Amino acid sequence: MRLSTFFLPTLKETPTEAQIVSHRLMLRAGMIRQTSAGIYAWLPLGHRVLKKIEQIVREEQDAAGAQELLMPTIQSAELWKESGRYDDYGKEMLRITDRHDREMLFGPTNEEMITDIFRAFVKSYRQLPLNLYHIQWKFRDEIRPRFGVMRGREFLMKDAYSFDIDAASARRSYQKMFLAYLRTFARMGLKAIPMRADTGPIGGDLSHEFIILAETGESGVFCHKDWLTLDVLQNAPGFDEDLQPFFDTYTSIYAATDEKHEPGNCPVPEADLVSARGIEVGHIFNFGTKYSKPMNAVVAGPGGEPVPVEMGSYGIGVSRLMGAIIEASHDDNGIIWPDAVAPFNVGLVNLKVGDAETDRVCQELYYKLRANGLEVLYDDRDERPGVKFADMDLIGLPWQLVVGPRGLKNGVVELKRRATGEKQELSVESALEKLSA
RNA sequence: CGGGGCGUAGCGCAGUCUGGUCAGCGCGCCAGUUUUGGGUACUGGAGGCCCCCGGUUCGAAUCCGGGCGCCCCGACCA
Repeated sequence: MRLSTFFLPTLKETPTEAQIVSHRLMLRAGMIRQTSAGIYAWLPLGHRVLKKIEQIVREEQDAAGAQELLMPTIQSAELWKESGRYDDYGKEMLRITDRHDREMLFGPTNEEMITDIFRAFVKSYRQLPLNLYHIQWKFRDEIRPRFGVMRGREFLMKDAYSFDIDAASARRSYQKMFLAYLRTFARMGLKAIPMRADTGPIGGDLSHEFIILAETGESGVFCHKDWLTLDVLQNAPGFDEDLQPFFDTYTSIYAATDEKHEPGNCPVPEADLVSARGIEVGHIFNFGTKYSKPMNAVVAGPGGEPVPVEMGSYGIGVSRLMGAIIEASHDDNGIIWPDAVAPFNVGLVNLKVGDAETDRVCQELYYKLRANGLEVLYDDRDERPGVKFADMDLIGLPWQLVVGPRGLKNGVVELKRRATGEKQELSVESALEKLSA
């Protein structure tokens, strides 16, 4: 993509409404545009990152054996009356009526709908276990949306739902998602700590929140200091192996949100306890038959008897993750994208547009890098070098490849790693080689 | 939902108390000159229902009434 034609409205100054760093940087980097409280349009740069995050989530869900489908955002109130949540959900649920005065709602989550789909088609324990997920926009009419996309009213969420014949099988489904979540966040360069959490209005008895430690987080959290240095995937098993030992290991190291933490009754000595703030990027629940019973999601068991299925639900805040990643990875100059979610791999900077040799080398690099499978943002604008460097740092692409007449005179271009600031001068060939490795 | 703040050009703001001389500044944008390896300098230019509605007044961005929107703190919440 050529920056001269790419829609990238970067800002020098920060809009006043943005208080936390991820929100400020997303606005300044031209990634989002607020349209009303807690509702955002995703501009091309932000959209690219959103798609990257979504794709990683999808790949790990698929790897764990979940199957993707897509449910509608507008739901009928009837299913919610059946489960009893139509009244429970309160004002956070956006309710609407259609032209025939039918009660509808913009879905805040999909337990009811997936249960309805399940019960329509699944009749035997032999069709279990089953895990279905989708990645879809949700709406929750938050009392107070804030922090940009971190607590939006409309947000993109991956929600998966598992169905099992009994509690033991449900536990295994839960453990698969537990592992998938650790893998997902690790791929994005994040350390997400699974913490015992309240199940909240959704109900159930087994629940973990996946928390990124960050000062701007909304939740107070407590964990053993070992978490700070732990590599969660060090001894990770495959999805088909016995997950119990792995699960036991990582749930035995203390970590809890403040709702679950009891200061007087904490197994961790005070010296080893870290008190921090965190951003919840995922939440997994096992809630047994909370929905299957009232909604009559029943299958035939091995003896032919009707068995209400054991269910779990598993959420990842896809749009929130973007904010969380920026909170975890930025500096004074801007965003530092982890490679896996960067909107482009390389920013190619032409320091002197119009200089024949510089243009030629840039052109060559632009084509060859892309031919090698890299996504390249080529800054071919007629701007001063300072502007280009500042914008490049702001949008945070992992690599900057800087080409100018001064270097070319000595046969070199400059390759800069955004994360470390480390720069090296290389020949065009070795720069290509290094980036394509 | 309690408390606080804000709404003037794309962004950041001044002006409001004390009504007229008030449509302003910086950045950005357009044209030109200049400069050329970390947001260059200069000249010229475009761009505004001063959030909306009503009132007071000879006269309202400014005063009064009523709305709407946005942000922050708290409580609440995946």
